[in-house]
Amino acid sequence: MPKLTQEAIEENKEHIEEAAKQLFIKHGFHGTSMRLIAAQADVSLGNLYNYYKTKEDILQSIINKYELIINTRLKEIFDDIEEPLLPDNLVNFGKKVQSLVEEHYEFWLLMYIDVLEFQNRHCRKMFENLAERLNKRFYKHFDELKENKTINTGVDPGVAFTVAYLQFFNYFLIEKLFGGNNHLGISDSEAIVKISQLFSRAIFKPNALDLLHANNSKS
Amino acid sequence: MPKLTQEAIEENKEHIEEAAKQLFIKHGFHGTSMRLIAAQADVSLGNLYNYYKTKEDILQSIINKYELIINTRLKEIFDDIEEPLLPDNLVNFGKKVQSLVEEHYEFWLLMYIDVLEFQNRHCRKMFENLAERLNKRFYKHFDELKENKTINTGVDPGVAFTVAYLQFFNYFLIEKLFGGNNHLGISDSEAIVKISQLFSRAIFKPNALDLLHANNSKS
DNA sequence: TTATAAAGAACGGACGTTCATTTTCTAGTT
DNA sequence: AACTAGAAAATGAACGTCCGTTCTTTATAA
Repeated sequence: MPKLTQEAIEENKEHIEEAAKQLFIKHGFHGTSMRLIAAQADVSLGNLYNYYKTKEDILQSIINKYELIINTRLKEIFDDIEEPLLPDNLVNFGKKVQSLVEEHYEFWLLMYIDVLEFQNRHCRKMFENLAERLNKRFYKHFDELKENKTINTGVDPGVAFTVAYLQFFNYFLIEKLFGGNNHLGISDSEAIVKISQLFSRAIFKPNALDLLHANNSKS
Repeated sequence: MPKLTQEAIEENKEHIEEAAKQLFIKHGFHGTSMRLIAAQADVSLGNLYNYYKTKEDILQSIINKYELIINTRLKEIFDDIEEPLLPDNLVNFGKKVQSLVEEHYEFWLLMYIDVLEFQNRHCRKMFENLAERLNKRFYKHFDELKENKTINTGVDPGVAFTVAYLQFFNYFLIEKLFGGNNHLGISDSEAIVKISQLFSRAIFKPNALDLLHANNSKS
């Protein structure tokens, strides 16, 4: 047999990893056997080892690729919004986080596997210096808010946005994975609005908020 | 050997479960073997089956007991604070959540096991109707705030407190389990203050907040 | 023809659980 | 006070299965 093209190899790996992912999130890492992965991927047991050195290599590869997907999605979301702290944009951001969590909830299950079985070795970089990184991404918007004096004294927009960001993720993860169905006692879309409202009130001075609302109802 | 007293049985189980818990949270459920549990608990392999029908029974028992501990601690915290939305009390509440998470982070690891292997079957009741239950617990305080008109229009104190509650938990879980060391870019105690500040601003009308601060600096 | 991919048998060991055996301690009898 | 019978607890070897990985063999296609 001639050497497979890099593309073909990548395709085959994709196929194997999709099968492995489904099993990992259902039975955990140690609860999933190489035989099961081989069967689910319709590949022989031995052949798995032509693509991966060990079982952990498979998990590693899945997480690496998934991280890329998530980070790309996040970047898209951020690029779409640009000024995330404005009340309406916060609502929009919440909706986008909802889609992200619902489409890719499997990633967070993988992260829980990582937390449990590897002390989050593979995923921990997603949380390191989170506020700083968000600050860097949005420094223009945040600096503008600070100069405008539209935000409350003592409020760091970077910290505030990071908190809001985590709040949305946490809300939808609880809804999707932890079985809290409408745990705030209101629908998801109402929850987004309420949470956004809380953060808007927390961040903006009352008169600035009134102004924003006036502008909004005009348009 | 004569029959052990119920108390002695309970003590032995406690001992076994402590060992099993340490292993489960380190290697996951399937990553932990009965032999390892036996060794860690200094008990023979066979004897484990005098106390538990299966390995899953051990996990079940651990989670059941831990749930009781957490709920008791939460009740204590709530009884200690009574009016959790007042700014100073919110800071206090945050500190207590910090202690709770740091002392019992193992429980949340067990919950992730439950999420992964049992769709959170054992723990999901902790999130069901969360806001409603907190509302019931604090209806007096919340109703008073509503009547006083000290809170912003459109803010439901029950929802606001539930969001703050989850925010604190989430913050410390990220710090403890997900490897975000000071992920907000500030120390834990600063984070508590900042988050509390955000929620205070979100909930209370500005003049009410000024009044609360004035009262506070007087005392 | 030949390098390589795919296959699955084979290996050594570990798994959850069972079971025959031994140890332990109380209660009743000397 | 010493002894003993017996029930329950504790033990670890044994069972059958499955594990991750390796290795030999076969199939494939330029």
